[in-house]
Formats: sequence, structure tokens, C-alpha cells
Amino acid sequence: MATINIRGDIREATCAEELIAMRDSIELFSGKWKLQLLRYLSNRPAEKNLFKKMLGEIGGISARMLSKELKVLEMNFLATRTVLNTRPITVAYAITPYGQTILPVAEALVQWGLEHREKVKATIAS
Amino acid sequence: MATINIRGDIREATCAEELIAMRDSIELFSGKWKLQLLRYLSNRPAEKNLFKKMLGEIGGISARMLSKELKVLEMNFLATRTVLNTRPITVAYAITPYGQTILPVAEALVQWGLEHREKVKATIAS
DNA sequence: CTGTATCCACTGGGATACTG
DNA sequence: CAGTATCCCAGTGGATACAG
Repeated sequence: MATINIRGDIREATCAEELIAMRDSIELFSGKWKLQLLRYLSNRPAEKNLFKKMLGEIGGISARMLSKELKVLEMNFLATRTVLNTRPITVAYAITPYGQTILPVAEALVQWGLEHREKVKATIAS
Repeated sequence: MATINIRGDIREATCAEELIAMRDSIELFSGKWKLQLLRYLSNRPAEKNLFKKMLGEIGGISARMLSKELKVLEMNFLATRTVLNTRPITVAYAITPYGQTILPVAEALVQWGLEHREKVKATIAS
């Protein structure tokens, strides 16, 4: 994935801009962690979201992935990274106001996913 | 990707249902084509969306991918597949009413992607 | 015409070991 | 503590050839 999530290749005739924008979004949102991390941060706006704490609280993620994904969020202006004056150093992350603009989209995905599970279950049962 | 897009492994303590639902959605929407195909079908509700025609009009997709992706959409009740009585046979696809429920989400992704491009461009320029 | 089968290059992401 | 480097495997998607 391009770290700075912008796509340059414009080719299709119909609604090229929209298609590319949609692919930008999909690309940025794809993968196991980024949306989940943003939701995590948004649910704890006041707290110090330390790397270590996130690592412990978010089940299943490795330090490598947490670091990588947070860096991508930071490069896309969705999260901030703050090095604290501790020894040894600790790092706190927070969602940006801009990052909060994806939350409604994320909630839409959650909502649709929940309904989709019901739909599939109901259809299979019948 | 699981063809029938439902996930069974519930483990996380916090909001497990929501997380899993979100991942279901992300998984289903990920990849280059599925959302684009749904939008294509939704923009041509009255027409016969023949495989051949789609193959020609959707830039860059191969027959293999078109077939595979449409099959996934069909298995998730998002699109229908109709074999026509022609010689040789032709096949028409259509979005289902259920499939249309994702369109608002897709539009949200498009909208956010468009704004993100502006944001990134503006930030880089400054 | 509408797919499926095969082959292949590329990427995402886990495990682990290591550095500042 | 926070992050990087390396290795590895599974999955995605393109090209091509083939089948019903």
C-alpha cells in the first residue's frame, strides 16, 4: 500500500475520479488493523494511549504491525505520535480531528456488517 | 476470502461483535473490483448487464476476475445471475435490493476518498 | 460466450531476533 | 520501551490456455 494514500493513474472514462477515490479509501481501510486502531483511539480520547498499553489491550496484534499501522495512520494525518520524556521513552498516540472524519464511515461498515451477518444467518437457516 | 462472508472466531473482549462485523465488511469490500461492480450494476438497473458488455466497459478487468468477483457477490446475495436463452448462451447480472443497501456505504467511501485527496494535496503543497 | 484451470509475481501479515 | 530487519507462508490478482 502506498504510504501516502493517493493514487495517480487516471484512466477510466466514466467517473474516473470517483473510482480512484474509492480505491484510495478501500486501500487505506483494507487490512486487519487500521480502522480498528482508529476506533480504539477515538474511544479513549482523554487517556494517554501508550504503545505498550495498546499492545496489551488490542488482542492479537504484534508490535511490528502496531508500529507499522500507526505510522501509516500518522502519514495520512489520521493520528499523532508523541514521544514522552520518560526513561525509557514511551510514546503516546491520539486520533486527529481529521481522523475522526472516518469514524462515521467506519460505523457504517460496522452496521452493515452486523446486518449482513443476520442476513446470511437467516438465509442459511431457511 | 471466505466466499460466504461470515467470520466465526469470537475472541476479543471489547465489542467483539462489532469488530468482527467490521472485518467482515472490510474483507468483503476489499480487493479491486467488488464495490466497483456493484456501483456499475446499480447505475444500469434497467439494462441487461451482460457479461461481455461488462467486460468491455469496465476497464482493466479480466474475464477471470469478473467471473470470480460476480460469483462472490452472488453468494453474498448482492447480485443475481441469469442465464439467457441465446445461442451461444449469454448471462445477465443485476444488483439485488439487498445489494443496494451497500451503496450508501460505498458512496461514503467515495466521498471520503475525494476529500482525502484534497486534504493530502493541500497539506503537501503547503 | 462464459467461464475454469494453471502458472506466476507480488503483497500482507505473523514469528522471531535484534537495535537505540 | 519502541521500533526495525529478516524470514516465511498464504492469499490476491494478472496472463494465458482450455472447456462446456
